Amino acid sequence: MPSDPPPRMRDVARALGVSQATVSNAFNRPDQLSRELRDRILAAARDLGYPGPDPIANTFRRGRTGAVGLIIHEPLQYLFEDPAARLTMAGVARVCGEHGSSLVLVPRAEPGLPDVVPTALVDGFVAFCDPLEPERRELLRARRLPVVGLDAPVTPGEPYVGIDDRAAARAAAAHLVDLGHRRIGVISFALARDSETTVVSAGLDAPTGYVANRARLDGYRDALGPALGGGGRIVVVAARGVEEADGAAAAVHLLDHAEPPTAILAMSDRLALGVIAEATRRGIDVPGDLSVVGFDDVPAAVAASPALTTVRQPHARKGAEAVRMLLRPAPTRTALILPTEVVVRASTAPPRT
Amino acid sequence: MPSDPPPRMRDVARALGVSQATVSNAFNRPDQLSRELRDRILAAARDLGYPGPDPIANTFRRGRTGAVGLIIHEPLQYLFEDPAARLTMAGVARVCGEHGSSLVLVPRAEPGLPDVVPTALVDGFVAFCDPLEPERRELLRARRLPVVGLDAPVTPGEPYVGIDDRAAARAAAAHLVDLGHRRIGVISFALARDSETTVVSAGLDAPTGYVANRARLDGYRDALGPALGGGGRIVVVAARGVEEADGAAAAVHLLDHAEPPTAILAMSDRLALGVIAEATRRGIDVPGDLSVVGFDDVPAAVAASPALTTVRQPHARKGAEAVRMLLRPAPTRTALILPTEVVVRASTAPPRT
DNA sequence: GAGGCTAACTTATACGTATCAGAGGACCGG
DNA sequence: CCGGTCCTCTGATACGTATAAGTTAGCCTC
Repeated sequence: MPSDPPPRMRDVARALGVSQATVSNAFNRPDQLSRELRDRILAAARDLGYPGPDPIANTFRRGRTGAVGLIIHEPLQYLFEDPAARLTMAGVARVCGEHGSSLVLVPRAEPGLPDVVPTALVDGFVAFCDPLEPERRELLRARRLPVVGLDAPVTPGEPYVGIDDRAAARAAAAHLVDLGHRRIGVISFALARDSETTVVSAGLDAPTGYVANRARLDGYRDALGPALGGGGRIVVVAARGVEEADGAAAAVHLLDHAEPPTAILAMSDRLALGVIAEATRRGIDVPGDLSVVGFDDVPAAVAASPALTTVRQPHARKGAEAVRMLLRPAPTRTALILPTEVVVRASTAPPRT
Repeated sequence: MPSDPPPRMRDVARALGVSQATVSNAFNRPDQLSRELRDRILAAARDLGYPGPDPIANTFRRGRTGAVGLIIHEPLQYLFEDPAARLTMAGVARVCGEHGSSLVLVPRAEPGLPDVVPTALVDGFVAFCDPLEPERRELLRARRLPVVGLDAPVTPGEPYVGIDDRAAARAAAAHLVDLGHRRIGVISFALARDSETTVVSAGLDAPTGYVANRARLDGYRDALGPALGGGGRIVVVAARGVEEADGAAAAVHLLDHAEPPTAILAMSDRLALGVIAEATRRGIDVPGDLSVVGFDDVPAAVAASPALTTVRQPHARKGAEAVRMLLRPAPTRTALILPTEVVVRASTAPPRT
């Protein structure tokens, strides 16, 4: 037996002989009718099985959804799998919850399926992509909704929450320089989409479309360039992906060299942990024979052996502030840059002489 | 300068001297008009900066949102923080992504804020709660939307995806019995909301509103009851929360006893890891002096030292199947029970004689 | 050349609600 | 007794779209 359609507001109104407007007021503006009638209406609504004002029609009429959208570049599950993303999302989710806003995770455009960005039912977006693909950026702009970038602005000059990637990377590199390292390997994220693990011939000057990537390479150069002016050597390898295995694969390119680096700077803890794994596999002592520096200060960094020296950034706060910025009545137009800090642990030491 | 409102479909229609319906068809039903006119309309739309059919109005007209809702009992960020929840959510997210559905995380009702369940813009819900609070269940029912439970049905008899908690718990307990343990401690989840860590006087028969909790206690009893018929002792402690610290706190109640248990069954790996931490703190050797069994087989279980013996359940698949069930054209009315498996690692051994 | 068919549009309507502008009565002060 | 004010409630309208039903012209067939 197919259940008959749920009653509408007008049905409730008719049942009581009042106007639909009054029923609406009973639900939304108690001050617009007598308490007595209001109680009668709500009771009748309950008796009739009226589900309350239809959410879609309500949203349509009001023009507001009460939801925050989140756009990513990776498959949706990445948000629950990647340790750094998780921390950030926890911050995002917390503030959404506190505001009573739904959090709408918008899947990336799967081949064959239409992109959801043009149709997502949200009042604004947090864009957790670096950078947003141009087509999506266009779709996003068309929505004319407020957008706050996470880690990078959607378009230069637009509001975002992030860190000073360049300064953070500079500090990480400076730590190695201070320890006395002169042959240094850098493992960066992929410089372009769908690229394989590869030694980057252009080194730290390699062009890339990724904002944070670019800034971190600059930061490494800031510290390494002057220090290595005379001798030393820097080799940059772009990893294929973001996982530990990708870091290990990248490390292979560095460690197979006749004169391998005495230290490796990785752009994430996951990559760095992969490096440590690869080194361990080869019987290379960390930090005795090889120093390793990560980026993010993910929970696994402390737990690793040796505990990972890394750059701490306030992931959860980053996510939280992005949502706050988005939800602010008068949307901010400026960037919010959060502090970072080099956390020295057990994976770095002076090079063996 | 405030940007003027975006053009509407009718504006595009007027600009070209065609009807609004034709513009709609240009976007949705290409076969309803000549290719030539269609191209002209789409070009004009682009030129005018028309964002495309308004998502809210579109949803209103069509009556479908294209989104899957997810309801939880805990604060929203729990989904990104708890290891088991994360695994499950990854499965949920993956299937949503594959279907091109948005995933709407619905916050719990914060005091002072209205519950979002009555107004969430979704086509159906996955209820990741055990059990759903009665008020919310009522709100949910009022929506008349399809619902699939995760771990437990929203209402007995309704569709859900889960495991055979009783059999799984029975197997875990049987493992300890087989090893020869007769003094066994059980650390269960809280038996009621907002309760403190407490020794449960009713033991394995303690009443609780949580479905999985009940089933697992039953499972433990299935295996422990007969085996301990003669002697032995079972003490049940209900933990305060779900975190490692809560497991450690519960362990205190068990280990402070004059004749402490030789083995502990915890209802989650997190609780179990807390037990191991507490044991280590006291210099109690695991598994020499104390065997510990968890539940979930979370990533940290293998990584722990000693590696944790636990009950593996297919978290990601659970989440994936729940969404599949929800999205199926003809919603299933039956439960889907996924297999579990006791994974014996290094945290269990025969009791010291 | 009439009848019928199709392609290509248009007209009209409905989706369910919130809210603005009033209507009508009660009540009050003068 | 009259004008005004407040309190309740009603009528009408608009939100932006998708789509069923209708119209017109062109073409084909016999």
